[in-house]
Amino acid sequence: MVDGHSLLHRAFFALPALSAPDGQPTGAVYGFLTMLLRLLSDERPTHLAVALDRPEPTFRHQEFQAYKAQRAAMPDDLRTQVPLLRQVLAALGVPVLEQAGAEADDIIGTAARHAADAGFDVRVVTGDRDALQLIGPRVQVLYTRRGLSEIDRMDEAAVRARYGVDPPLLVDVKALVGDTSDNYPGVPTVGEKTGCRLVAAYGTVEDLLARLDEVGPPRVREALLRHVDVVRRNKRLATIRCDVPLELDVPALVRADAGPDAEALFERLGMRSLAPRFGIGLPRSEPAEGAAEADGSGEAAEAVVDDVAPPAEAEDLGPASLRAAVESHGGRVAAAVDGQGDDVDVVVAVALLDADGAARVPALRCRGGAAVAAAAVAAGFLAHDSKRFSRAAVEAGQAWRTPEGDLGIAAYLLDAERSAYLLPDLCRQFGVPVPAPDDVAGAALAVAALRGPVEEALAAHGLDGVYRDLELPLVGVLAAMEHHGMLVDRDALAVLETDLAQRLAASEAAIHAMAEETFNINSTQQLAQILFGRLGLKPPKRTKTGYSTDAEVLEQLAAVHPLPGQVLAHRTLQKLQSTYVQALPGFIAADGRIHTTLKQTVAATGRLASQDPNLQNIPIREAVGRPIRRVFVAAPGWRFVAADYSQVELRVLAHFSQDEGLVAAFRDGRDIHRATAAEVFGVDPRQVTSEQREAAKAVNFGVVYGISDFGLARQLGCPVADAKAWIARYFERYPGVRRFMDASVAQARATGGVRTLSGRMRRLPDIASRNYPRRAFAERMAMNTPIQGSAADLIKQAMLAVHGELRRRGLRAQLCLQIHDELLLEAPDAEVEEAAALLRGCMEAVGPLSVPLRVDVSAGPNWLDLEPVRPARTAAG
DNA sequence: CTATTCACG
DNA sequence: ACGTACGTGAATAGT
Repeated sequence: MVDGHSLLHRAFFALPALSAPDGQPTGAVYGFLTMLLRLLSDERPTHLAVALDRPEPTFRHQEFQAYKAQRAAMPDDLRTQVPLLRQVLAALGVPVLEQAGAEADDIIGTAARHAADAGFDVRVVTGDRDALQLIGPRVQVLYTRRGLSEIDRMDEAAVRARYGVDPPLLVDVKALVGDTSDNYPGVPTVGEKTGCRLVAAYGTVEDLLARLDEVGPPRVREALLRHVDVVRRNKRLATIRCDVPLELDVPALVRADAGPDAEALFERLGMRSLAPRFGIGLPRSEPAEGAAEADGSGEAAEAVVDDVAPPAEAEDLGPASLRAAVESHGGRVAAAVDGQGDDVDVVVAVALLDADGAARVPALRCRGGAAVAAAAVAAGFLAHDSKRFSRAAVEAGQAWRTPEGDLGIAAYLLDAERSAYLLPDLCRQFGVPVPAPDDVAGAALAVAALRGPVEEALAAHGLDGVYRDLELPLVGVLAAMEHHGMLVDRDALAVLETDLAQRLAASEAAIHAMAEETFNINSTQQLAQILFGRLGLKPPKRTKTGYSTDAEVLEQLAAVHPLPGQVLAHRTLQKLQSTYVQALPGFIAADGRIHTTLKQTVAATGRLASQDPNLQNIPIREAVGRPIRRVFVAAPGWRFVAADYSQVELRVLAHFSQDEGLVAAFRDGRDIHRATAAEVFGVDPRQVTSEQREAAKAVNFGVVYGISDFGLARQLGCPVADAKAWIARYFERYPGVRRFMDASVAQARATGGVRTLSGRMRRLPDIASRNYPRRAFAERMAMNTPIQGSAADLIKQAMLAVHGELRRRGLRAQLCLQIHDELLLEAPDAEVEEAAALLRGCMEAVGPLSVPLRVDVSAGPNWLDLEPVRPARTAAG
């Protein structure tokens, strides 16, 4: 039993504005259908129905005006998709239940009861929490969260665990608490916790009201007394009716054959890839065939995809045989690799591809590790994690080659916030047979089968450009950077370790002496006990689990006692020792170098991430940590060349906002923080004090983050009122910036997400949340992501240019690291000057942006001691 | 496994 | 009245 309107609504806000070729918005329908496919595959229902609301008013409208207003507030682009959904369901032969005067909720309640009484196991699928009241021995609710991406399976035990009451009593909880998303308030002072506690103790609200005099605390009792009518009304509104007069024949709720017009309809809607997954126009040779045959039930037209495909027949080959097979075939492969951790050398499988991308030759299982991977890359390849193959090819000395596709990257571009993009999940997402675990050959076939639907989805979302022109070419560059690595001076690390160990011992002794007790300084709990118990200091703030002892707290306490300041110093040393000095030696490879992993699908904004170890957070800001940079050294006869963008995010902001003042400041090459200070504090730029410049700098950062007066005040340690006034003044002086911020939030609301310069997209489903903190967070992301993400686009573009130009000129210089707005390169002494000019040229040339980009370049023998490299004078001056 | 803390841009 | 700057990775303690 699927709540059609609930899922359609969720899908609308989860998917950015997708539309058919003729412009008809289709995102909600598309999302609904992929959800339906997932349900058919995961649940394999014998019977199925989708319940829909009718436009006619229901008893809830007659009872409550606000309810009506809420229901009417449906965005136009969603409203037009309701008839479309009806049309698609009819074409697919999916039974629809609807009735004038009844909401989908009530129809589902009634139908679920009928079905359960008739002995069926019922699953109610909805994003509406009210449905939890329907749960019983034979009824479970599959509750969708985070748009449609997650499903909570709720049964009686789950409800009791979560709410502490039986499912039928949830209406009583809601009667007390109200529902702000459905626009009716509850009893003041009674929130979810109190509501659940009262119902658990007294039962229904009728029982509760009958024993009102026993209820405590008095505040709650009095509030209940004053709002008896509200409680009674809410219960009527929240109760799902299970007795709607409904002509219902549960055994008849089975999917009929798809109608003759189904194929044309999917074509018209630009959803061709979905048609075969519903068994429409399915040619006998499609990949889904294997699944249908394995099923053995003769239901080839069913939309059901096997969870586990049978292992493909695979033949073991070595690299030479693979090369021969690829050559005789015309030379393109889909490749999958399986191995433990980062060991590429275990099993590789490839499927040979036809010109149209179909896997025609069953997967070949190939042994020979890196050599096989390199052979696959040479052939032209498509993979789930293509960097593993690129890296093998680089290590084999092969030229840089861009993969034809990378499914992990594609899935990331489609939804950048997922925690992982595992192949089996992608198979389920796109309705492709899921290979069995350890079936590498099956994985290669799955990779081949996924290409079509994935590329179609990318194109539908306007992501094909960033995929093809930015992310895929970058794979080879990252592989080369990882392979090159950074040379580390072990002896220098050992010296640092000894030095830090001494200083740590001294600070530990001092702290224990001050506390007159030995304790684990690294334990926040034990430290809190010392500070707020033994020493009797006043705790300034709390964490979820106890008293906070973070740096802000310790700085405050340092004014009244010497111990907190010593703990701060201890923490600094401890951090440097454990995270860097002691950890780095374990990452040094046989070549004496550290090879970080650069992750392309982690940061939701499009930035790269560095892992194992993280080389993007090596200390630089504080003097104590800085010497750690000196252990990263250029090889003898080589030097590091570093280039970083000056104020790239504010330049991106100037470009997007077209704010006159901001654009002019950058075109004139002004000190941007000084210029902002002059504007905000109303003084001559030459009169700006260093304090004013620091405050303006914080304002500029704040603007990029999606500013709040509270956040700015906390950063500056100033009154919130001051921060508020400066922000107001900033937006007065830079009106274009405010217009851009408003437009970004509006775009998120209208389309469900925001985009960067390259077209990269970030979905922001919470932009429509009724929960203020969630919505506010989404609004700040809507402001920040286009800026941070576009800066990431620009430096990725620069990396392609730099790497390509180095290779084109036959230089030996090599990129080794990217730190968000900075590129680090290692170059032979003789190439340093050319490399410096090349870096500056490539990095300044990306765009186009309506303000100039400025790059500072420096060079030196290690990562700390870098001297500026002056820009070469050009003919133009 | 989660929470807290702190290193970076 | 609420809760509040954006994006990460890693170490440690404690469950």
